[in-house]
Amino acid sequence: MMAEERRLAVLRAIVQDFVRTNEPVGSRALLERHALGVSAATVRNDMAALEEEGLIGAPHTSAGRIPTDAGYRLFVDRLSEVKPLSAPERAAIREFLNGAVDLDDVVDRTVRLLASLTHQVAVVQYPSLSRSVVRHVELVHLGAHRLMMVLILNTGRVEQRVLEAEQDLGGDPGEELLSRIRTDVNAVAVGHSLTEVTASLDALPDRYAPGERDLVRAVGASLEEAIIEEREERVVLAGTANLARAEGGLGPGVGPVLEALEQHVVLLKLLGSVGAPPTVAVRIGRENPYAGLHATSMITTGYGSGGDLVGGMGIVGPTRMDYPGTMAAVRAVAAYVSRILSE
Amino acid sequence: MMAEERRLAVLRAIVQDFVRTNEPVGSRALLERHALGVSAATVRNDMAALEEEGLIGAPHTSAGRIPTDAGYRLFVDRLSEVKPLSAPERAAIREFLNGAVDLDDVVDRTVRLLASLTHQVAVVQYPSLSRSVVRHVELVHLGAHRLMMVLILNTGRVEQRVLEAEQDLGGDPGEELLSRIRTDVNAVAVGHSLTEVTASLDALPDRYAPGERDLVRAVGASLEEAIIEEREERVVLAGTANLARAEGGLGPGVGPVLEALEQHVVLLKLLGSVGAPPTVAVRIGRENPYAGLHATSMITTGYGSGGDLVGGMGIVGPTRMDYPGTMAAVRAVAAYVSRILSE
DNA sequence: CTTGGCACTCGGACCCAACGAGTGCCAACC
DNA sequence: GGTTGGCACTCGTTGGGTCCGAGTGCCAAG
Repeated sequence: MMAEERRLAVLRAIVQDFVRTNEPVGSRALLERHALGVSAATVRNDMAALEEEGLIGAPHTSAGRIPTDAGYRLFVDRLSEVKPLSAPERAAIREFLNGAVDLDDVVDRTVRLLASLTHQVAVVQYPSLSRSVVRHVELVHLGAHRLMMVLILNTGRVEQRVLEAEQDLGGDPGEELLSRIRTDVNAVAVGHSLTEVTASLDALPDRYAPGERDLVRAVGASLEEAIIEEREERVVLAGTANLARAEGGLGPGVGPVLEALEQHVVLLKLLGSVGAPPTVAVRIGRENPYAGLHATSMITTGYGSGGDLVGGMGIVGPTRMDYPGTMAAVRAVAAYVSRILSE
Repeated sequence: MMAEERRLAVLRAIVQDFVRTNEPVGSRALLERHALGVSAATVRNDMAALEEEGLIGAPHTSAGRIPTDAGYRLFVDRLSEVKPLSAPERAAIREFLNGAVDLDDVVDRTVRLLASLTHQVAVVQYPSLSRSVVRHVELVHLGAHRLMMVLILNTGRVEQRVLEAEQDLGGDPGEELLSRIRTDVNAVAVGHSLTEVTASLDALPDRYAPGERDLVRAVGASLEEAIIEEREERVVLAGTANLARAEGGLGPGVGPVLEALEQHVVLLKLLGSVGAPPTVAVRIGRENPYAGLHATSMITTGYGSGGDLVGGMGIVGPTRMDYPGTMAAVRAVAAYVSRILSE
């Protein structure tokens, strides 16, 4: 075995042992659990070299070594092969997710499933508006001068807005006007993403009588409002109690992590740039752009409906985690959710 | 001053000091901060009596005393007067909540506000379906054999269900049928709570032609489904990071508490029996029916729209908390939210 | 019933020594 | 050059021992 090669085998062994035991691993302990065919002294030399390269470190002089962020990074990139989930596991995932009755339920089940499969904090983004496609726009006459716009998307998500109108919408003339607007707006919007719709909506009022234009504009405006309201991008969490278990592994304690997890805007940003499964993104420790998460790693991926990505999901856990297993779980769950949403 | 009276004054002083300092309070330290007009020895006698009654305890022999659950209970019931919030505080609450644009935003702002006012974990229940009143039912024709029922409630909440139909709903005959069902269902349901609606719906299919009854029944069934689906009762949390601060105060650590907070069913149950503000309910330590929350106290109240209660809100924190201040904050927030929802 | 006094308890801080896991280095070996 | 056994060294952990002080409980006197 080449020396270089063995050094990496040592790193792999250190990562695996440390993840299992949560204790710094020394040269002797390592040899007991991994048959490397060399002596402890050789392993020590390799360790010194790995430390030189910044891949492992020692909490103090006479302790074993633990991987650094860079060490985990190398492990993830080159030393681990994904272990596919077992058939029963896959079956359990499918069965659990198939039980969902609506979109809320899908999201809810997904996040709980992820948390319990990985024993980490799970994060799932609601299907994002701006990437969704309009299925139907409904106008509901609520009172003399009020109407509600209901926006139905291909993900099953529903958004509503209440509008005030100048004119009285009661009676046949009102119904007739609403009906015309409804028809026109749907003609323009259905089948298009919300971002595409914006332009087409601007031309719409011209087709109406001057007295009616304000109402048409209001409907269009509220539709556009639904687009830019990124506030509506919601995330759901589960498994925060798993952080308590990991306590020791998180340097400054759970406080900063819990704080970061409450910043949904932050999470959305981190989930914003994801690829479709089987691609999963891994952010390790300080690679993470947010200080509160510097002691944690994130594993994220996207999910979609049809060919389009509509949201992200992933997990947050201590840097000391089972990367291959967790990556496989995240990937599998995202794949099944995508399949369900495509139906 | 009567002896009995003074004993309670001592208890009050112990609670206040312990809440402030998080350290067991001894007879000397207590006299330094509270002018009781008696000597340390007398205070010691009182403390012995209070301990006899189970109102305070000592972590170990030569330490000061800390209140027991029963001690806090007595404090809350008889020894504390609510301190109303300051005018600026009230103004800040109002201003912050008035900025909300829709129901989701109201709930979101409420829970964050509660968390930051009290420095505890805030819990807000979404306006509950079964207590809400139907404002409108809309049937939307989605495809040849599919339609969507949209249910709009007086709280602004919207529920939707997708239905499959036997007959082809396209074209004029389909539209006409949908229109008749829509009219009838609204006539029966609007203005009534969902629980009241159930009975009236059962009689509805008889008015229709045999071939149409299945569809009417399906619409009715999906409405009723929305009623019994208590799964849909959602709660929102904020401020879980505050638990990390309280760390020491929570005996077994934050783990069990985080776990309990993830059991939304549990939280819903605890929020289920609340009174309208200014009534606030306080559950202290082991008074709490769920073991995971035995080291915490909950302060809860209800909020409503018009005269009706539609949901609960409150906070969860360590038993060692500022009860008067927190109760005042919960009360004030619930009152403002109720006012906003009534508009 | 209150008060000052006093003996007593007990946890926390501090120090010290022994232990042992683990390292780094070196000289010898293949 | 890479590998190995040996060995001195480092340093955190553990356990014992002492000291200190906060705080108590009790008692006899006011």
